[in-house]
Amino acid sequence: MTGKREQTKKDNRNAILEAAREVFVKLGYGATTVRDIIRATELASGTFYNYFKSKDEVFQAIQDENALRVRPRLRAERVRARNVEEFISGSFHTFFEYIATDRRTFAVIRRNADTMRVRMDTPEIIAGFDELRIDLLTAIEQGIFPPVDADYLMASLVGVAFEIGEHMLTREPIDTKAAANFATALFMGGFKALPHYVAATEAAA
Amino acid sequence: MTGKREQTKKDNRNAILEAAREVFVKLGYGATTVRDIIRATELASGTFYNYFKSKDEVFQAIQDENALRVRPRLRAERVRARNVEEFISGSFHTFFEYIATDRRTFAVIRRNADTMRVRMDTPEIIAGFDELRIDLLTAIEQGIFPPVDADYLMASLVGVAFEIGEHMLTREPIDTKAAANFATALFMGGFKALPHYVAATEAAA
Amino acid sequence: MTGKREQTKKDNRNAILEAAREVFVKLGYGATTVRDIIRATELASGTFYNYFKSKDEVFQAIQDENALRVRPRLRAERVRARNVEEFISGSFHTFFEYIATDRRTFAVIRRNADTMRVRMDTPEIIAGFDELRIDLLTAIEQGIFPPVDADYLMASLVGVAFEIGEHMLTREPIDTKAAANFATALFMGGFKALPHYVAATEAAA
Amino acid sequence: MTGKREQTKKDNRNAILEAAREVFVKLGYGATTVRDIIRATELASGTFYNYFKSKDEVFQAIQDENALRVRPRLRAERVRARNVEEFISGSFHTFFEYIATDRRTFAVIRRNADTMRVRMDTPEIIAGFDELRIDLLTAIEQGIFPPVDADYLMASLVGVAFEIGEHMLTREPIDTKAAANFATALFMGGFKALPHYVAATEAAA
DNA sequence: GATGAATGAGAATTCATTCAT
DNA sequence: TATGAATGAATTCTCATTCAT
Repeated sequence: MTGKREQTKKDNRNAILEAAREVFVKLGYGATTVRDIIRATELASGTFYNYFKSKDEVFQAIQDENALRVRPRLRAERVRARNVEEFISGSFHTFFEYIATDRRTFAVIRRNADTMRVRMDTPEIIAGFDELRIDLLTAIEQGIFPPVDADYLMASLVGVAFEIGEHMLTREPIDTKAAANFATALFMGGFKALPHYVAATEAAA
Repeated sequence: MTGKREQTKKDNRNAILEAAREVFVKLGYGATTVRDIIRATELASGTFYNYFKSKDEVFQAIQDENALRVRPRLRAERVRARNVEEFISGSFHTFFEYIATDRRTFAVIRRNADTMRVRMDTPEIIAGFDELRIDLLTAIEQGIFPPVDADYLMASLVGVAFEIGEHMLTREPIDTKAAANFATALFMGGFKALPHYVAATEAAA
Repeated sequence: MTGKREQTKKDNRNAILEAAREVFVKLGYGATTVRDIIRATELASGTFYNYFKSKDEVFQAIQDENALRVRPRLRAERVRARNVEEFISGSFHTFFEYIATDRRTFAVIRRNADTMRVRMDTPEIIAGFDELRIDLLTAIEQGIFPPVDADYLMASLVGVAFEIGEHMLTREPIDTKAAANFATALFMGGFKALPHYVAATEAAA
Repeated sequence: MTGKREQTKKDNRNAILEAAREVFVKLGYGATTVRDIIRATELASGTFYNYFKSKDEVFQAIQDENALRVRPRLRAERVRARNVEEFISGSFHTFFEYIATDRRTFAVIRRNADTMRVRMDTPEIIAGFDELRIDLLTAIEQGIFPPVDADYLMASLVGVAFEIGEHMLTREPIDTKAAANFATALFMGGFKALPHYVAATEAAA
């Protein structure tokens, strides 16, 4: 049973987060100032500091929220997969589905990918793909996947997901299935041709 | 016969550009200030403004230099290609070869990809990939390439090149050929599986 | 019931205005910097910008205040006038009376007459004399004044008022009546001798 | 016999002075910077300092030149005067004649009257009017002039000369005689009405 | 003597943050 | 808890002046 005060607090916090998202997209993390965020809000400057200590903290909060939204879905999709195709296809479908419904979040991620890469502390979305990497390695170990270079494959998946995702959003109407099918087909076809790989460290052993 | 003055000017300009590259990588375009660039230099603050009007102008200069370095090579490689495989393979080899020799430039591009995307005025590197896109469309028209979605293919190529490129640079020793082979194989295998595509506008007609 | 905060704001604003007046007199508008104004204050540099955007805006504010102080008095005096002598005499008495009580304001105007002339946007004091000009033309039309060149007469009145005003303030004790009597006598005597005038455009017609 | 070098030196000096006049009119003394003057020139920045130590020094030089142009004429005119009317009329005619032929100089003086007033070191033009003041006192002593307040009369003459002068230059065609006649008539008529005056110090004695 | 780049002090302005109300 | 003005450090940029060429 949340009182009025609790509600106001939530509202204010959300107002700040939303304003921050807006500004981070427009200016990028590096260039935005706390003032910019406050200005995009109806709150007083002092109020900001009742909720966050710095723009950094807001950014973290946004990332955490994002992660909470995307990662579980991707994870669930992969766990459900019975074979390579379901694994790949499911991941792409979920990812494109998600960014189509939450374009703002994707925009934040895209615009600030560099910042997220730099601060390794909370690379939540990336971490989501790290889960993918672990699942990939597991799949390779289990013989479900051919023994390809998992890092390069991961990188390829991420790169393709983000770049196609961006293009997909510029089209009208947005066709997440077509995008997922394209990406899935590329990888399903490509797998067979990939050079089999033995990690350097293992090779040295 | 360049006098001492000319030489000093060139040196200073280069010192600023190099310092800027360094700082743009460390802090990102948005967050770096002109002061940061100056501080990374042995020059006086006022000197900066003898060479550039703003950090923006330095950034443009860097991009222009970058473009001059990468694009012609990629273009030459594509022109030389006799078939799809040479086209793809040559592009990846050249690209990975380049970023291995000029890691600093690649780092600047990576770190500030968002900024470059935002400012469409001098998207030289991106423009390089646009050339690729045109070549792709031409190839599709000529029947060399299957009629796939050129934009999505382009996006995939770019995404894969950058993401694999980044991983490649973290390995020791750097093996550009392995990276290029991986990427090439992925796409050569993938092509065959890609859904054939008719652009929306054409389909409507 | 104004709270403490409101009072502080008023005080700060006044402190800045007063400091600006002081500096504008000492250095002139062109040469004074915002820093100069701040330094003449006990406030922090940033505080200035809570009240004014630039020295220009302070200058405008000062001019507006000045206008509010002088113009209504002069206007009232002229409206009250029953004949030429009262018109002239009343204006001079009021003007000299005023600058004797508000020497700071007069000093600002004197010192920055050129600036005020340049920026025609808020030439409030000058505008006050423009009212005089209109009243003069009206008086000429009505036959109260002889048909002399109203612009030159206006110019003469202004010139005499300011120049005598300045001298008057250097004397001890300040005798506003003597100054007004001198100026009034000069013009009352002079009128009769002035060449009658028909404006060029009318003459051409 | 001036050599080529001497000529260049003169040319440069004049170029700087002319540029300075231009800038002083546009920006006012206070606001103009040495850079502004140099920019209005085709010379290099360092060259400026071969001729003047500061903008102040240029300003002085301009004032000196101005004085050399106006003062002697005014003085000559007054010396020639046989009575009050010739005295007044001659001064105005000469003054208006002069500013009509050398509008640039008058513009400099007008625009920077405040600066000239402030720096009492070289108040050349004003000094010209001081000569007038001395002549006035002499004339009063000799009984040629009625014993009016010489300072106020001086002030009035100066104020009228400058204000009417400014208006005169805005008219087309410029009619210096009409202006001089107006001003002369005003004063000739006014004299008779002026209160006779005994200077405070003398009165106290 | 002319040149124009280098210099660093100084000016305009914005910023993050605090704190009295 | 919300407010928003005050603060002074930090930033951008310009200036006067010097000095090697």
